[in-house]
Amino acid sequence: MYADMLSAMGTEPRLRIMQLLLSAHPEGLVVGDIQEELEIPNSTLSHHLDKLKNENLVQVKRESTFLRYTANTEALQELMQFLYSECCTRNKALRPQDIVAICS
Amino acid sequence: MYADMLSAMGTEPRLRIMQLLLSAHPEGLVVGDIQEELEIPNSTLSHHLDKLKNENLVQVKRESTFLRYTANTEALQELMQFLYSECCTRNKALRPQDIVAICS
DNA sequence: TCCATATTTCTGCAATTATGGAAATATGAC
DNA sequence: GTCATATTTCCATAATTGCAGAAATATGGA
Repeated sequence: MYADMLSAMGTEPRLRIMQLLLSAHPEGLVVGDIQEELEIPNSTLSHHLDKLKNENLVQVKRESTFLRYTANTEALQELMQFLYSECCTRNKALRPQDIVAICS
Repeated sequence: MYADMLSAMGTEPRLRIMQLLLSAHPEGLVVGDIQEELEIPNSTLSHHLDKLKNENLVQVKRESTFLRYTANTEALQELMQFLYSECCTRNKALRPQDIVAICS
């Protein structure tokens, strides 16, 4: 459900986590790196990561002792497509060129 | 703040309100029409509209007894640009063409 | 003024969410 | 097995959010 995905990103700490993971894409980051960067207590961070994982916005992979989180670009793509569709295609409320300038 | 905008849309009733207002854009709808369409009790709907208004996602204008709400496309545009930038420009996590197909 | 309609505000309650310390678990090195 | 490190789970608490009935306010017409 898109509302749940939006809600999951609708908090400053979690939005920052997503931004950080996107900037580290596609390698992602292990929890400790995220913690050090964002200075969020470990249990709090773990809760946020869990929420993002539940909404499928991030993916996890264990690397021995570490857990490496990556942004789930497929889910983000779907969300963007949904928003784009609502704003620009289904109901021409916004012009595509006001959002992106591709056509490279 | 983008997190607050995402949060405001991160609820099923409010996301539906936004979709409805976008589909009625640019005329918008008066509260009674929204209520009839979405079947939300008036006080509950009023709270949702208030939240959307606080995050600048909708605009209101009085028409005698009625209040007409419209989607604030400028704010939506900014939000889409932000997400686009995070996903596609700043960090090339997603390819633009996976979200939009313009170049008409 | 009085009335009808539209919408919000007041109020309270229930449910959800955010937060973080402490304990538990997982993994690998020795 | 013991230890150190990484991360989560447990637990409690505070804060926010969602919801909706009832009362209040706004507007315009008779």
